[in-house]
Amino acid sequence: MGMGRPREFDAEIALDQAMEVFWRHGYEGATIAQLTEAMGINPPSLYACFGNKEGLLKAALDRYTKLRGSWMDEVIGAATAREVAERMLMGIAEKQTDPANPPGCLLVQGGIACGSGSENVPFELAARRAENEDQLRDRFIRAKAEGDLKPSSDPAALARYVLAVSVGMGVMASSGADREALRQVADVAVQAVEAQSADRT
Amino acid sequence: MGMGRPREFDAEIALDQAMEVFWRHGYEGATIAQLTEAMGINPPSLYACFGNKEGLLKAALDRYTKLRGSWMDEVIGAATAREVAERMLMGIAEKQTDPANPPGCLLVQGGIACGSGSENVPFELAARRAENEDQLRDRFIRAKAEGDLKPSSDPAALARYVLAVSVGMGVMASSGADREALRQVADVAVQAVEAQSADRT
DNA sequence: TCACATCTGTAGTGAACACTACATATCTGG
DNA sequence: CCAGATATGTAGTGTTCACTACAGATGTGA
Repeated sequence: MGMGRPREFDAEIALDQAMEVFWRHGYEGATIAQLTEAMGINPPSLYACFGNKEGLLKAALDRYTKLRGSWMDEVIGAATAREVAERMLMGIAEKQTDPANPPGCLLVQGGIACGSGSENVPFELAARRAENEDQLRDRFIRAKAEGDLKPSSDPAALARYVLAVSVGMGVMASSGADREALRQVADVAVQAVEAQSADRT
Repeated sequence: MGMGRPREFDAEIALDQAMEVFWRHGYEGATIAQLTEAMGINPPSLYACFGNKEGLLKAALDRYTKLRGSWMDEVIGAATAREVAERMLMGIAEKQTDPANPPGCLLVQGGIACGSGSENVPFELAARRAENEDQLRDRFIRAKAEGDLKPSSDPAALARYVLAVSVGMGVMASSGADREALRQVADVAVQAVEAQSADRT
């Protein structure tokens, strides 16, 4: 009972290429031909490794969130709620206009609305975005407990707000907004969080 | 030289149906079969009237923006920049969770990323969103001139910010956020505009 | 070296897609 | 009533899609 012929490609490198195709064209706009070409493999290898197109997307999403995990840790590691928001939104202004990647965010570009065979793709992306929202919310709950945020503040609403701005910035980036434009949006957005912060007297 | 056989369907009613399909499934996810069924016509009628699928989308977008025009006028008709933002974002919280329509905003759901034959669809949507941004910017420029906004404020950045929040709320609505959740986001978001408003002493 | 298991490349599969040819129907102007 | 013009319904067109059958290649364990 041997182990069979070993795989000739690196799954993670291939996923990076697939990620880029989904990012640029969306789930439905990306074709298997484009994906296999970018990945440098043939369709049977893709299906043997990832099951089907949706399985490939999920694997690419896993890799995407994993690559961004350490950055997100840095964000929630900031000392105050205000600084959390600033790191998050300023970092997003940078990342979403990084020429090394397609503009925008894969968790949005991947597919907000899909056709009748792929209804769960938007849900899949939403679930990943919700993870980030949960991290922010937990951090803001702590900030409120520490007296960093006002007693009247709503940590869940704040987290949802920061995520909404992030998503909006992503859409703008994908339609051509440059880094400076996004920075300005982030700058304004942070002021709402500041307004919820306790006076530092 | 007669005028030929008259059209048997109402183009505007048909457009309303097409709008809903694009809204729910996106440009690429919507099929001609779904569109014609929703519109109650056959493919030849669709192509005779709108040219092709992309022409139908543009016509639907025209109708969408036309239907929302009067509301946008109400928004920028508010007395202060702060109230403009509040009307805009609270109105969006309502509209994007109106059960009479698919959740979210057609100008986002229509297609943020598309495949290789439809690259200009995202640009088309972005151009329509930019119209709203321009209206807001002009209104905020006036607010600054009137002393309603601080001399240090940036009307263009504020307009871009309000639009970013709107878009982010749309994405959240499409992935299940309810009206109250969106209202909370709007409520927080307005505070950033308030922070840019001149002190009313 | 042989049986077995897994991967890879070639070359397709049926299905769904956007779009249309064509015959027929219904109008206007004369 | 007739000629020209446009709309409609039926029934397709070629293309592209996600996905796969199959044969050969390359590994492991006995």
